[in-house]
Amino acid sequence: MNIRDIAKLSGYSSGTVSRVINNNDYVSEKARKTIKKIIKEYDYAPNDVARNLSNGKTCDIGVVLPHNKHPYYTQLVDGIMDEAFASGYRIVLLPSKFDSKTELKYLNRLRRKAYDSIIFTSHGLPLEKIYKYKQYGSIVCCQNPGEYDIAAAYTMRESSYIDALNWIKLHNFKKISILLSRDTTVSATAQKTFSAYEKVFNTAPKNELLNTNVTTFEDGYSAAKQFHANHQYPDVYFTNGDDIAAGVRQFYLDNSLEIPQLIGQENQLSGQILNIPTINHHFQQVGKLACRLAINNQTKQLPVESEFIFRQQKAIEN
Amino acid sequence: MNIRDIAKLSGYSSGTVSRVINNNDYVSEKARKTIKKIIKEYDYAPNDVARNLSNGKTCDIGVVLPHNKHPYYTQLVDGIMDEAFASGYRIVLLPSKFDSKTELKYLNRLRRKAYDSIIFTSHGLPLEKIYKYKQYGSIVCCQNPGEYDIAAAYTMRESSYIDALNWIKLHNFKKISILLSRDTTVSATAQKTFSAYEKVFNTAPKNELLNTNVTTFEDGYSAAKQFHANHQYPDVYFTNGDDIAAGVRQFYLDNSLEIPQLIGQENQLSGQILNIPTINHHFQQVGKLACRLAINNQTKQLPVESEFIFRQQKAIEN
DNA sequence: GTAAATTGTGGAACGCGTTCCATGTCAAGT
DNA sequence: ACTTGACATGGAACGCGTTCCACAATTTAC
Repeated sequence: MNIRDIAKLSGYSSGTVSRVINNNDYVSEKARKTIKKIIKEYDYAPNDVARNLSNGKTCDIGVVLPHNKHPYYTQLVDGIMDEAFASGYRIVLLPSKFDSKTELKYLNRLRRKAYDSIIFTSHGLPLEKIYKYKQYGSIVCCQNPGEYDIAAAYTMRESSYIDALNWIKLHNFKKISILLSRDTTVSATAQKTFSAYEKVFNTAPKNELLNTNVTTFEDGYSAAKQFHANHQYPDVYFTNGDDIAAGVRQFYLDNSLEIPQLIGQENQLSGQILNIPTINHHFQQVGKLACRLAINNQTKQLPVESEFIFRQQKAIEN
Repeated sequence: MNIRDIAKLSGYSSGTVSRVINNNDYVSEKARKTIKKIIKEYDYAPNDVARNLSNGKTCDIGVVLPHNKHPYYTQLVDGIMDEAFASGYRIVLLPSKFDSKTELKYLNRLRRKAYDSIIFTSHGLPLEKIYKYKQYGSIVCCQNPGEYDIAAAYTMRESSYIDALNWIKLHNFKKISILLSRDTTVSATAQKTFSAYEKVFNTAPKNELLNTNVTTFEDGYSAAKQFHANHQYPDVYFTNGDDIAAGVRQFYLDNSLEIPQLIGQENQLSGQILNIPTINHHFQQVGKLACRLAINNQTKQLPVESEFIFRQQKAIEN
């Protein structure tokens, strides 16, 4: 059952049926009624794919994300979803698992008009390569694209990092451990952490107090454990998430050691419960802005400021 | 630039070009080479929408979910995403915000062939209504569809609830508070909680120790506060999530009151940190199964057993 | 050597909705 | 009475890839 069948059955042409379906002008009341009756009678529903083909757009936005387990992605997706819903767009989840080949596959799907636009919540592919696909549709990144003329909404982490590190400096902590989720060679966030550190302390972070690939509670726990095994005793941990900081804390608790100062990120529940100072990144807001850029096909860059939230860690812990 | 342009430019027909693109049989090496060269030269990429139209399927699965903020949904989506990715399907997020009209809109999109199938992670619409749309595509629910012949993957909560409540009974707790996320009139989970309660205690839960619409840390906090304001003093809280239990705990901490026994759900980080007994629902596994049902268009029902995980709450808390 | 099978290719038809252009009708305007 | 413009509708063309059928050219088989 297609639009031409309805046309025949109602005695009108497909054009008129289309006009009725889309509530266009210039259709007589009589035609409208007759056609609507037939549509109902034969339980006809227009094919969305054909419609998309004809209209040359899908109202679908592809969202590339490595996984959905981390609050960065979850919140981002939630923000994107909200905005897309409000504008009548739909979002298609494109899991990348941090694989560049997969990301390229998705860019090619944009090229093949499967999506109107694509949002990278994170990307392994170099921006140079991504940039080449701009001609095929609107592309938005959630990281600072630097010199590249690519649309982006992203968190401005540095000033909040500087705030946090200044706080550390002010309180005279000396052995500063930094737990990163990814290496500085691949992660802009890690780079920002380093540059902030250098701005505040005029020196690079100490290698022996550094750890990468730390992303979960468990990772935080093992990182702390490892430091102690290596006879390194940080007095403050600058971590990539409250959950991680909570993991670090757990190690000290389990070993009846005094809990060092912790700094988390992302204002997660764990940090709220344990009163860990944190850095709030407003990811949901970033998602919203990214989605808006995607929909309007604007090549703007919209930084969103993060903020250091101080909390007094409790002196006595369970 | 479309397939016919490539056909003309290469001196072959569109059929042959199509065969080259899809790596079909019966194409001479010469034709393959020539056509591939032209495709490359003109940077041609076949249109996915046209392809979908022609093939009569999109390889898209719509996933209806109220929001992406709760671990139930996040984990479910993650499981679905994994499975879809492995099978070459894509998932389209369909935010419902618990609104039946919106859900209906999505069912109609299934009817209009926008998706091959649709998964309801939760539904406000009565199953009767959903059932009617089965003819238009594969539909999968993540809740027990009871008598309806609808595909479903869902958690079997009752036996774990009975385990937890039996534990409560065994340890002689008397004032049992139940914090639910939604009302029994709409929520199957709430109903399961009630029926488990009745099976264990041979009586209904006490109304004055009951609270609904409790879904977050903050909600747990206020629920506990409210009980105390009403001079109700539960000695155990059976809650809908570890985060909620953590919120309850916080109220007692803040007021220097002895922390009652807590029982959480969903094995969240907060519960792990605070050693709150919990119920693990294996949502990711449910998501996987649901997605598989959707892809294979099977009308099976796959229950997944939950399990009560006991943990010794620490006596002294910070 | 001829029938049968294999390989290669063209092209129309199909999937299906939208839109533009042509044509026609009728009432308002002058 | 005649033009103009609003209203109404048909129908072809378009968006674009896939597939089936027909036909031709080779091979293989006996």
